[in-house]
Amino acid sequence: MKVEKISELTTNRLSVYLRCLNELSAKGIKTVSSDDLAKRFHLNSAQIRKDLAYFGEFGVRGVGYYVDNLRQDLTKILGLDKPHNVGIIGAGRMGTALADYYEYSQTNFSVVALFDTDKAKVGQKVGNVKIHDIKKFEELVKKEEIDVAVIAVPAQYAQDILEMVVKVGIKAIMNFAPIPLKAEENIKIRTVDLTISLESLSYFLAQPTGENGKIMKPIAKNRRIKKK
Amino acid sequence: MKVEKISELTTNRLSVYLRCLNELSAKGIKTVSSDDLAKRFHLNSAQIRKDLAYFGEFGVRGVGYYVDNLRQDLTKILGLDKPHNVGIIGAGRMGTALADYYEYSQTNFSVVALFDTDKAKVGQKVGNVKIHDIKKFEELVKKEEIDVAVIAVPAQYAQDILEMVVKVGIKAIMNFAPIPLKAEENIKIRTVDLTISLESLSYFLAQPTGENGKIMKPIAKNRRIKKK
DNA sequence: CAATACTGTTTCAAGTGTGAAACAATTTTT
DNA sequence: AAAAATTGTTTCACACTTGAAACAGTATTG
Repeated sequence: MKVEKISELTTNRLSVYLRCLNELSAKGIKTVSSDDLAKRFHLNSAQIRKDLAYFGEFGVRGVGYYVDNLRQDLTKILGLDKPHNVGIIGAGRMGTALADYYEYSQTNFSVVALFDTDKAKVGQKVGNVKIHDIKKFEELVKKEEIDVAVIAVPAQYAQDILEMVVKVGIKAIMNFAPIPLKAEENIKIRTVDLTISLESLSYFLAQPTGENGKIMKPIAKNRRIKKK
Repeated sequence: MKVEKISELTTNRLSVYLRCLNELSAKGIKTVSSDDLAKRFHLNSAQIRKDLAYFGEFGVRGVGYYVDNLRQDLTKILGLDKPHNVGIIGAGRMGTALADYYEYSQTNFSVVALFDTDKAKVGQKVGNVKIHDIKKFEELVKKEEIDVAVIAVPAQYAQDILEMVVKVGIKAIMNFAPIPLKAEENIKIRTVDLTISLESLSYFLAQPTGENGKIMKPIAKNRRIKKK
């Protein structure tokens, strides 16, 4: 087993493997080889073995992996055996949508509070989740044991909110504001930028494509700015 | 100017640059150098110039870039000068949240239709967007000139939906189902997997961290499965 | 005209990720 | 006991991205 740094790509794949195993388990399949797993879900068997090897020896040579055992192992590695409490900052469209979405997806993540500055929103509820004044953030983080923050505020406030969140001791943050945020090294930020995603699709549509479907080349040269 | 393939990372950055320029423009700033831009938004000036160079010469040596000109150029490169019509498949929590979110974000993407199989939902509206029977997908794609599809259905249906979408001629797809989808090369799929994002945060929280904040090493070895 | 500023472009080194291949070790099957 | 299956592990080649450095070319400034 290696003891080096684990790439985020590796842990992302663990997430995928876990889901595949859950599916297999639901089908009543007890054991699976890396080859089998790779073929079923369009993965790479060597990569599966390599990824798992970072964390220990989970398989049985000559047999493969016991589905339920590996599920448990991955669940533990990913920290999904313990519940997490999520606070969402920004009770706008994005924030409330996320609250709604996560509340009803059966995971070990519970949305326990929404926060906003808008007095009109404070006190209201989204599903079972109450909207609090952002001033009470620290208080509620402690009371509700929030360990994950979701930032869903307009871009211009996002960095300030991040700093507030970090100051209170939160280490894991999901950012939906369309702006890259900066924090110390021991803070983990995942930014999901729906605007970039859409714009990248737009770019794709705007480009001329060749027979093979590949984007061929950008627009013409000699587009010079005239002197004013 | 180069005429090679453009990496998605490059076009993602173009998206970011455009936003930065919009901000500068709003502040009334007329010109900006790559260095200036890099410092303001924590980017890399060499990278900015390199990225732009793929598409032409937009700057003025000795001066920098004219903010509004470059905005227009990037807008055009990204295909954001033309409107796009979006159809969202799956009127569940995710689908309706996205419809709501995109409807009120001022972009050139308009959500023109939602689709679902649930008869109870068909005919209802989310904001100004009507929910249609999925059987009418092809018809509406033509009528409403939908060129971007958003897949927001449960994982097990996602691949089938994708194939239906592709068959109708849609080339740009955003996938929110937590499963990687496969399509031909000339189809562009962007998957946004909120589950993986959260689970990656969970992994981070579960790991022991050293003084430097770096994740130190995985769990212990010698976790062998006993023979049954 | 000279100095300055800044882009456009190339080159290089470093780091990272991927996929294939190979093979010893171990277990099951025959 | 031999054959087959499959993991755990290493190694290698390839591709991609980044960031730095260097420098010619072009515009502005003094």
